[in-house]
Amino acid sequence: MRATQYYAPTLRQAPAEAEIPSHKLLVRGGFIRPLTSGVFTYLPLGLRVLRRVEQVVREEMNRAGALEVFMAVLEPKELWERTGRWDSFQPQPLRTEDRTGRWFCLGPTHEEVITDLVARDVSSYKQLPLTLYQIQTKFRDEIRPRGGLIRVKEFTMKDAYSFDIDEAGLARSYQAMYEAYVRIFARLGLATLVVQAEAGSMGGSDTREFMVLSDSGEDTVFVCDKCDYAANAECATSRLPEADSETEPADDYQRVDTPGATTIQAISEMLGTPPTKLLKTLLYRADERFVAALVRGDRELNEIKLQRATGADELRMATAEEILALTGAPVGFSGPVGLPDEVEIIADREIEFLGNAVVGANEADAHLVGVNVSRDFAVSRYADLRQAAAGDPCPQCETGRLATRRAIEMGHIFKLDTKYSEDLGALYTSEDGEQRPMVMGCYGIGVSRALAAIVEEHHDDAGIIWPLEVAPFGVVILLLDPENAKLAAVAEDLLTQLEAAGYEVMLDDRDERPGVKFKDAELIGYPLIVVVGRKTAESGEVEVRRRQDSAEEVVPIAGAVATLQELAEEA
RNA sequence: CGGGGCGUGGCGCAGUUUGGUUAGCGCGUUUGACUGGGGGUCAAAAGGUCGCCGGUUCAAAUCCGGCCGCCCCGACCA
Repeated sequence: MRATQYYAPTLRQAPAEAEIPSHKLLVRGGFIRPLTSGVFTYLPLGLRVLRRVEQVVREEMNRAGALEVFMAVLEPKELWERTGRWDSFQPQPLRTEDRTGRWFCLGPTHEEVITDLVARDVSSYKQLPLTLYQIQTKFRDEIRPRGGLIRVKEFTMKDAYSFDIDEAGLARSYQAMYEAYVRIFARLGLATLVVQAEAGSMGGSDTREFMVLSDSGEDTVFVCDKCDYAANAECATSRLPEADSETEPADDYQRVDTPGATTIQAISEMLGTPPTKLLKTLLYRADERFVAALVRGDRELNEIKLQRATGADELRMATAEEILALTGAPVGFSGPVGLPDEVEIIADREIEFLGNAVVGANEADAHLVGVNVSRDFAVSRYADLRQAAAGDPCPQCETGRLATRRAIEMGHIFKLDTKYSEDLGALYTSEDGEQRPMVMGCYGIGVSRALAAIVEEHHDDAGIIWPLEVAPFGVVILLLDPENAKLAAVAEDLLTQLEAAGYEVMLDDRDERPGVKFKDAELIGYPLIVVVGRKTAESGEVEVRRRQDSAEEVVPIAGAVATLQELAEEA
């Protein structure tokens, strides 16, 4: 390819709206252009990278035994009603209506379509296991797009679905996908951390996310400094403390006046009690009922965990009016002692070890001190409710401490079990003649997001540094003086030779100053740079340079291809 | 949706507080010349509904009201 015949508009300055490196560089380098919030156009360079990432994913999925299909973007409402997700999927899918008034959604995911497909065509255990995947445009009405390609409303995703006869089969399919993912991310040049996570809108278990650590990421993960424990903040936990043996139970709890002390900090200061000896009582509305969630005073409640513990579809904090009606006290003085029976008390496991605690008195401007679990109030059940915090002891090993990192979620694998196969009738006849629901797994990769993650991980002040595997062109030839016919001929010849050697090559034959060409080459991030310039005219030599580390060799023209190959292989 | 910021030639910005000539600057673009190893120089030129609608005023980029769009922080996810 020749630059004079290409469309790669580079920008000297980043658009004002871009903040993270990948967003700035992908726009500056002429890979993408914004259309509207959360929607981008891919220019020729960007499309090339996207296709190369897709190809890596495709090859590894195929190698793992998965079969590619291509499903429709339009998904009929009736299908989604069968799984109950037409109304419950969050954020609500983008919807559209045809001229007869029939509703569709623009597919945010394809469990319904694939399960319906397989339900129709697969009926015997002999046809299983089966893993199908597609690489396709997904639409999600994101509440807030952000970070260039990190979070958008329309994006390319690889989604795969496995169908097995039983749990053991699912475990094998799942493992195959896990291993495929490891290979995919390695080839893409992404160092990933596999973390425990939640399944979100899809529902499921054994959820693992493949995370790329990056300050530009929107997820927080907790990692242990001693062992391999790693978990998304939404489900990370910490080791439980030893029983509080030094605290002898008080004879009875006492009521104390705490005028105006509605916060943990205020009570702590007023009573001279550390927050770890306080007990936070948080009232929530869980569907049609109320629950009181108890966590230690120094802890934050993790609402995802509470929602999971309650099994509620909708969970929200109780309003001030509801709290007053339930407890008889304003916000800030709720406590577990003397709550109405209809309020279920769910306590974080950590507070089981708390003796002589301070709690709200369910009375304005008063707290109770010396309160003890079981003796003074009944916990209906214990669950892991607390938000992990940096510095917490690791739940998995003896001595480790947790630290937080920012991360980009690149892939997500989880077990769906039989939810969708039951709802959509994906049954098979087993060897012993029984009808059973297929056991499913689900596996996603954010293909377009991978562009952002790769750039986040592979760039410097000058621009992008594409790994050879995904580079839009592996090599750029910089013809520094295109007016010089001799040099132009050398460059043309190199172009032919390199293409014959299997490289995709860009020849920068524009009538631009050398400086412009160097800057653009570095911004765009070609992994290998061949310079045809003054040295070529003087001594018949060209420079072969590697973008990632600026390693450079000056060699006779005839040796250029071999030298370039060496540099590529060492990379 | 809550909070914050921003909208002025293609890109980045100044001007708005305190209304007042013909709306500026850098980059980019076009033409010509020079130049040809790190975004070069000189000369000339094109390119603007100052986000939109309405209001105030002799006069609005500037003041007032409404709306739209974009970005950042929070709840959602590949």
